[in-house]
Amino acid sequence: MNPTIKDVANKANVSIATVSRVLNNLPGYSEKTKDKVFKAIEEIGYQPNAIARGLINKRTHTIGVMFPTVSSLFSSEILRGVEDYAQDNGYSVVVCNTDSDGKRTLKYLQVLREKQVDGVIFSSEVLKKEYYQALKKMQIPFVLVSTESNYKNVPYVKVDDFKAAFDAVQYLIRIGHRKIALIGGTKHDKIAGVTRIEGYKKALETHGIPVDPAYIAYGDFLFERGCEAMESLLRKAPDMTAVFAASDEMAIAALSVAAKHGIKVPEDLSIIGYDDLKLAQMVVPPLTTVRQPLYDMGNLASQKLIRMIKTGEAESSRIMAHSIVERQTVKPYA
Amino acid sequence: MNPTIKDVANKANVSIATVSRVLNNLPGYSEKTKDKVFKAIEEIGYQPNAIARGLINKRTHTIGVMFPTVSSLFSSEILRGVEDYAQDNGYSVVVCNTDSDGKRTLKYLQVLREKQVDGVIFSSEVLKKEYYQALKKMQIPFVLVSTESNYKNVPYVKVDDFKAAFDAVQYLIRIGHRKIALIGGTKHDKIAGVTRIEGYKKALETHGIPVDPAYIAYGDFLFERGCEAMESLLRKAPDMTAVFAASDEMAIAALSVAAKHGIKVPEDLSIIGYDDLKLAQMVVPPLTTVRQPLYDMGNLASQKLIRMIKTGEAESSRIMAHSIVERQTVKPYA
DNA sequence: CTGAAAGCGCTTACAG
DNA sequence: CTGAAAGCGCTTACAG
Repeated sequence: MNPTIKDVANKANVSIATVSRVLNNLPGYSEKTKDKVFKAIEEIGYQPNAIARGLINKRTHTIGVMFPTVSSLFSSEILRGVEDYAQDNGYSVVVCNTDSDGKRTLKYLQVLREKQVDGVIFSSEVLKKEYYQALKKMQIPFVLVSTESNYKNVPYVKVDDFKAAFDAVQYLIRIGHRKIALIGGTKHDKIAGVTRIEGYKKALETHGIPVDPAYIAYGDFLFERGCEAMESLLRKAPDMTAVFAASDEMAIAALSVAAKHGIKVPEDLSIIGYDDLKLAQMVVPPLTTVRQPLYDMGNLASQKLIRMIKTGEAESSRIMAHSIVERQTVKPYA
Repeated sequence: MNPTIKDVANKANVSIATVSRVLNNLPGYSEKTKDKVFKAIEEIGYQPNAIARGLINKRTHTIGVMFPTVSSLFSSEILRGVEDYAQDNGYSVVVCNTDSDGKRTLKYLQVLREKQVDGVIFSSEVLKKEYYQALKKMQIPFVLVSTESNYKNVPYVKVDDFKAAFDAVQYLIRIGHRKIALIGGTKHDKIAGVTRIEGYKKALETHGIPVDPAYIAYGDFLFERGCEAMESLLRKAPDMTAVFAASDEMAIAALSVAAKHGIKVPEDLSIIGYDDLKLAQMVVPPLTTVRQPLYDMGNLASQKLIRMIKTGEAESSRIMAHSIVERQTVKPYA
């Protein structure tokens, strides 16, 4: 059995109340008492029991973080940001892999509630009404990262997806491309899917280029479907000179499919991605892409959440700056 | 305030003891009582408080998982395996990013202890004596994954690094390569570092090929240093026909550097990696590599840990099977 | 079948 | 400056 506060009280010949006071740095004891207590703690190797504390304080100092897939480079970068800030501020983080499954998400929310987490971060997915309601019932703060919602007082931290996609495509246009294809994300995804598609369309329109469905294919942000999308593009729009992929994984898929077909990037075809995963720098040629500051987004979300936990006050949302990282998969079209 | 067991007891007109019994599926109440209780629970939306339960049961149903870097593709694949099994068996997992830092690791161990986790999984690093002692003091089970130790009763789940490296190199030899270079991991790393280096050497020796230091360079398993190692190899051993990299990231670094120098893979140079990250299939050309079943390793570690928690009995270690996944970066040398 | 009571390891008024 | 006592939300003998 681990020693308890009682053991140190006995050892130090004081009451447990006094031990508790020195433990929590509250006022009300002499230097001498304090020393006695610390010595006793030292001697018996006492560690406070956070569970007992949590029961009384109604604070567990742990937060939950929900991802559709923790194992993606995308999620894990955010997770790292979340974890770093949390850890530095005395919070633990429990990870939840939802597999984008409603049942699993709800079940997780229940577990988090039972375990009395102090707050939750919800990442990369639409905050469905049931989720919102479950979260509301928990009566704890929550923040969204890499997604957003229309609910009041639910802060989110993300990039401006529309603008970022717009900028990527405009960048291609400005260096001479006009036959620009799109590998979009899921059409059902209101946040990362349609928004980026709209950004693409708007950029074309703004520059007087007609939107042609033949130049558009859809994936699900992941590699596999990205390959399929690229294959279909090659069939439907063989004369394209550039492609904007709504995720780095799909851009890399495009790169891979292009190579298979003997198409040289960027000589024959320019490719720009979206995310700036670590991956982007590793491929050949290094991928030009729209950068989202994933680590910082996670970090800030964590910061906002913890602030809300501590102050009980609402936090504002934050649109993070995106940027285009020029590497070697895009070249001007002459 | 969330409703408590007291509220449901009042609502149902029974004692809290009875409520507790039906909640925990213990014997000792009539069907009628059970119905009353469930109705009350339903009506007031009661959820048990796991913290209060934990205090009394000395079980929190949460485990801690420690990684040097949670955000690597490597760690996150293991994490996924751990999380999946844990979640399916009613356990939550708190992630700890140690940055390979002793202080941080020890601090985390203390936090985990205070939070009364039921067990911990320690991944991908040498289990230093201080760590072992801290873990021992916690008096909870722990298991190692992707690493090992000589301590008794500390089960580990990993691949046979020596054999896997040996097999990779022997594979190259069997298809005609003799000038085989190595990009090894950190020399200080007894587990993934020197073991794989030894496997490389042994394979050469076994086939009567002298080990030449000019064909060996070291990285730290990551991309950056992998690039540097490859550059130095290109200088020191320009006539090499194949390279074995002790991690996929370093293999991909080699791929990247080779491309920069106009060296064709696999025509001019064969490259084989180690890990089989998702990444390996995405690069061009797709990477031939030694597969470690990362997800399964995490899953099994989780399983063993939870079994130890439940039964209190020791578990055995497990060497997982590795395999060579042939893709397109290796070709026979004629 | 059911309830009163003790207790898990703490914190926090309250009293002195 | 210090301690006795109540209480956080549960579970579990014990008694009936």
